[in-house]
Amino acid sequence: MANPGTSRRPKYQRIAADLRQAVQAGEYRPGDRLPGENDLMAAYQVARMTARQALGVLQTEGLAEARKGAGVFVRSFRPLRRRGGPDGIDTHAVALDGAVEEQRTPPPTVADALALSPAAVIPVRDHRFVRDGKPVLLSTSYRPQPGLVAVRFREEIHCRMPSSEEAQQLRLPPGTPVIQIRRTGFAPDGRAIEVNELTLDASSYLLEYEFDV
Amino acid sequence: MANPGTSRRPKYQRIAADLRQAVQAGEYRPGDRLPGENDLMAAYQVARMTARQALGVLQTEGLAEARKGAGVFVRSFRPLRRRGGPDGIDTHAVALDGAVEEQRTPPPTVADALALSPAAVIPVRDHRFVRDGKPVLLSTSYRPQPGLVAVRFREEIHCRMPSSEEAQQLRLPPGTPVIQIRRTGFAPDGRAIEVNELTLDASSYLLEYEFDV
DNA sequence: CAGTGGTCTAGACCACGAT
DNA sequence: TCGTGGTCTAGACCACTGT
Repeated sequence: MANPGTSRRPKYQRIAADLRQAVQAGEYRPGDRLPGENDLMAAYQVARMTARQALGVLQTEGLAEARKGAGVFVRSFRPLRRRGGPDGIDTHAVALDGAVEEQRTPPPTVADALALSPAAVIPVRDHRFVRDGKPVLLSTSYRPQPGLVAVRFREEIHCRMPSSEEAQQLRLPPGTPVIQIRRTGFAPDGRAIEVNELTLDASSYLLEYEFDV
Repeated sequence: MANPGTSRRPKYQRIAADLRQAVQAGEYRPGDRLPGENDLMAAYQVARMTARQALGVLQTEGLAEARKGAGVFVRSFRPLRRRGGPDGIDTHAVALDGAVEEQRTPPPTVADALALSPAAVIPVRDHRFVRDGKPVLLSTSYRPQPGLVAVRFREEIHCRMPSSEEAQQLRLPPGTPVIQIRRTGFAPDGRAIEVNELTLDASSYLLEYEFDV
């Protein structure tokens, strides 16, 4: 009896669709608790795993977040705006929570971009920024010659699901992607002189770029 | 017996970690088939649901992709580069697969940005671009007065998990985020005269922006 | 056709959070 | 303490893919 009743869709998808619609209709507001596994088992006459699966759908969509021992709650979206520009990281609304400077060997892709030998040791700075106590941005800066000043920047943006390590560092609930920005600074002669790798909690950020024709 | 043996971590996470490491070590290359549910059940002496859960982890991380009736396969990443600039969409390497132009009422946020009345009807163009037969970009353009030419653009980027509708349109496997770009064009007097909303398969794209100091 | 992943059941024990 | 979600078992039937 995999597909009883009048519907052809799996039960868990139908339950998930009901919940999703209720959220979008405003029946549940951000922070509200959704019906739990036991509620759904009773309401839809399904097994625990099926109810779990339905709630799992909303979580992997980023619409809900489970808190162990408490329930499943509607997530909220309050984005920080980051303006792409010469400044790099704008620190308003976020607080620097950790900073480390040490001599390290950069990863091969960075050493390559900076035209360093693969085993070169240079000063590296690690930063962590938080909002409301939650980390939202990790930054690693590579700048072998701090004296030089960049006059042009390129930012490359890639969006993906986090590694388990990143999910832990940024305390990301399931269904939250990360934005990875590689920011490269160039000297007037066109040489790359600094690289900054940023990892952002995608649910906390909205990026903004402007340009004239 | 939720946590037998010497490990404190759940079984499914341990299995997933083994597989993840094997992928990252190159034991399985992009496109290769991973051990299936039956293989994992036998190798680790676990129930089907536990093996499934382990394979599910790799899929929600975007590292693997299940093909029904065939197996679970390592995903590949071959990004298209999109340069932010006056051009909007660069069509090299992607093909226009569908285009519709019609008179519609834009969503409230767009009507607001363009200073239109909420019920205004304007020409709207929908485009779909594909690479190797797979859709990678959906575009909707709002341009109430085609005669005007924009001299400045702003792009706002947001990354999130797709709605089920978007996942279907872009044929996204689980664990694939989307990038949403709202591109606004401004006339010399500063008024917004066009809005273009793009939805990108994040696993297919790498965005690039440049600026001088 | 045999093998695969997809869905589902009906139980069980656990760790955690709120009360 | 009690209810919550988290993990796990041992079965089952299905739809799909490849040969």
